[in-house]
Amino acid sequence: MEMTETQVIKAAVIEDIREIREGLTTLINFTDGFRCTGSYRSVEEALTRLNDDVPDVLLSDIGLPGMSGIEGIRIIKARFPLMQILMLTVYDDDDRIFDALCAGASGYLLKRTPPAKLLENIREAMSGGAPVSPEVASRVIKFFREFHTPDRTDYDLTPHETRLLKLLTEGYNYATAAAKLGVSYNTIKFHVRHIFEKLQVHTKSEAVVKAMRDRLV
Amino acid sequence: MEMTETQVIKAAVIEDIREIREGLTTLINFTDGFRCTGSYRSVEEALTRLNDDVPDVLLSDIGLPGMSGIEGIRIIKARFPLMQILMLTVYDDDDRIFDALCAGASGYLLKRTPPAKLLENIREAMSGGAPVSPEVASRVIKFFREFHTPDRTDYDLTPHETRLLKLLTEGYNYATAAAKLGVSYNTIKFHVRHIFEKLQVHTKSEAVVKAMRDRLV
DNA sequence: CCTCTGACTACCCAAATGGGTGGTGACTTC
DNA sequence: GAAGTCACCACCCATTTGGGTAGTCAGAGG
Repeated sequence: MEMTETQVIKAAVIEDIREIREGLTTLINFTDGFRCTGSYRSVEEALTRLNDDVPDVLLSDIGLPGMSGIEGIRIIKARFPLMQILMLTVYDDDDRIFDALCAGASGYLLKRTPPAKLLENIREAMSGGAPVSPEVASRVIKFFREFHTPDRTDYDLTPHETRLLKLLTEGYNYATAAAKLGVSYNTIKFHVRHIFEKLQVHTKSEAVVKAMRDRLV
Repeated sequence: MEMTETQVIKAAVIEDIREIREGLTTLINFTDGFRCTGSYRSVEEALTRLNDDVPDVLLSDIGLPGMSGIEGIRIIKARFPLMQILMLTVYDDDDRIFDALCAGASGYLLKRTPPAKLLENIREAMSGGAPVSPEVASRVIKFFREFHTPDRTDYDLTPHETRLLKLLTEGYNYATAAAKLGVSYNTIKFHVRHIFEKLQVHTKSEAVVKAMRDRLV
């Protein structure tokens, strides 16, 4: 027994379906280098008993009786910031994936993940990775891409108009923008009118909203 | 030879370092179920010869002589939308990762990825996944998380104020917002003043910018 | 040469907004 | 029962804004 605690990855499970919960516990305990510190039926149960033997990695379902897994990890992550949390669930819709990641999950695996892969993913989480199932990775990246490249509808703004629009989004009014750009108040009004025409809006507020949404600034 | 073309994954490589390029080509050709349709030293070369035998998956370096891999995949993806493109590179900085994904890359692998893993990732890309190295996944998710949860500074807006603020970001003015919410113009002004106080701003434009930045709406 | 465009300035007037005051009623919490 | 919060409404007045018209000037390009 020279392999010490430092080498062994301690994992715990929150899952309400008995067969799955016991299957995971067995899988973890019967694999070299892993130890299951606990298996819980609900977030509430985990919260009271997690302190007995704090795991390195926590696998959690989302659809749980009582508090949902998403809410659960928010609380658990706040209490144990270093614990790596992996969602292990059947849900693969965007909202749940993003909510889970934002709540503090390090990874998001679908339940059909094969056992060997699952153990590999736990190791990956421990070494700072973010294990996600292929479908999930694909969704995250798709979302990210859409968010980051807004089809570049640039409305043909001239450089000056763009600069002015940027100032407007930063809270400048016409007078202060005029001072900032070193031109007269009337010039600002002139350019603003052009911006409105190009953006198809009629107020400063609409213009700044459009500028921010379409990432013109 | 009963295994037909439909089963074989056709891959191509863009990589300027000869050893790596030939290593990848050999790896792909000597693996069952894969065939290498071409290996190119630059994006320019790939563009002229890719049509000879169009691959399903393209592995590309980023640091290439002439056009960079990022610019390259933007062009290639536009010309061959169905082609899955994987970046295979030494760079792991955020900017390059995000630029590549936005330019149309399906995945982003670091060059230290072991051969077996690499082949698995090519298969994953073919089946609609988004293979990324663990470090890369971690960065994408971290970025995503920061972007999506802006520290929830909620300024204690009441439900009504939040509704009104949302309308303002949608281009409503006081009069139309009043009609929409079924209250009087003066009531809108009253609430708007409170919103301004809580958000510490003095104009509608500043309020909508703040609302959008802090994802209050 | 002439035209076009971008950038610039000015004046006028109407509409929208910002900020101050005053008040009502309902509902919760202490 | 008092204090607080939320929602509601009104009047006043100054400032900001939106939109129209009417110009100048410099540089690019046919």
